[in-house]
Amino acid sequence: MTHDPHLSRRERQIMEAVYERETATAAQITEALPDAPSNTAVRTLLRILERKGHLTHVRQGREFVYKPTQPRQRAARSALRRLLDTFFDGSVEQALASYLADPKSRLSEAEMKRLAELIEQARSGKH
Amino acid sequence: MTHDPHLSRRERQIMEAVYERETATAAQITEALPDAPSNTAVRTLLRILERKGHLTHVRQGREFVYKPTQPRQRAARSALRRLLDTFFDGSVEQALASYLADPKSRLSEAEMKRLAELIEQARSGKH
DNA sequence: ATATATGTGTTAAAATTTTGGCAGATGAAA
DNA sequence: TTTCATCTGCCAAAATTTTAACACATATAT
Repeated sequence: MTHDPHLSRRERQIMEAVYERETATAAQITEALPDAPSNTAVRTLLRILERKGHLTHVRQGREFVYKPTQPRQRAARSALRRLLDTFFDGSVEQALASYLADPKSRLSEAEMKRLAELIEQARSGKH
Repeated sequence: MTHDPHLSRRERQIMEAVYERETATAAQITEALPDAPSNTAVRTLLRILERKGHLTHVRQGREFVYKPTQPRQRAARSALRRLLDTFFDGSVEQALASYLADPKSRLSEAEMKRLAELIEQARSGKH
């Protein structure tokens, strides 16, 4: 998915969980995963991800609090770019169209307005 | 990937390749993957993905042409939704903002205009 | 201080994934 | 036809991933 193509299933799953909460302990991840293995297993994965350079930790009391080494925004951007490439020929336009057309989206008028504003800002920034 | 959380690394990689080209033979995928294993290995994966229900094939001459069972659009939407959840608190707004702010994006005025139009259309559709 | 509950690192077994060899099939070319 | 290159399906070895038991460490509360 999402970022690093060579992560294993569990590794990716855990990275995603970490990104969702910015920061995480083994216990939190174990709790977050719907199909979590033992807490020990999760800790092993965290250590592996750290060894591979995807996470760092800080000790807090006796717990390790992990966080991604790659800033969330950068990971987000490259994940988005990759998704656009895979499914939308690299086009935001296509992606946005698909999103807006999806009945599940149901954006409020206020949200749409903000989207419009975002784009206006970007346009004016161009000149 | 994107869609099904229980795909293995290779499986996902192959599914993505198939989605990118809508349809694919073993040879095409082998060619598309930067780190492809043997053609035989790819075919095995394709067969596994078919058994798991992610792909179907049609015979063409003596080749098998595979295509996803889940329509591209649906896969795209759920992948997008998942990415939004992971990195943008489920918010398109945040995602779009991040995308527009990314120097790598460099949208042309024409593209921006089309984006704006998309949103206007969606807004008017609301009423 | 000491007991206790809860951490961590090490290690190795179990499970899954990944790989390709080989036999037989199939279409194309001579 | 017959040959030949290339395809599929089967299978099992190799590699990786996933899991957790166990030993030791550390904070907290009594």
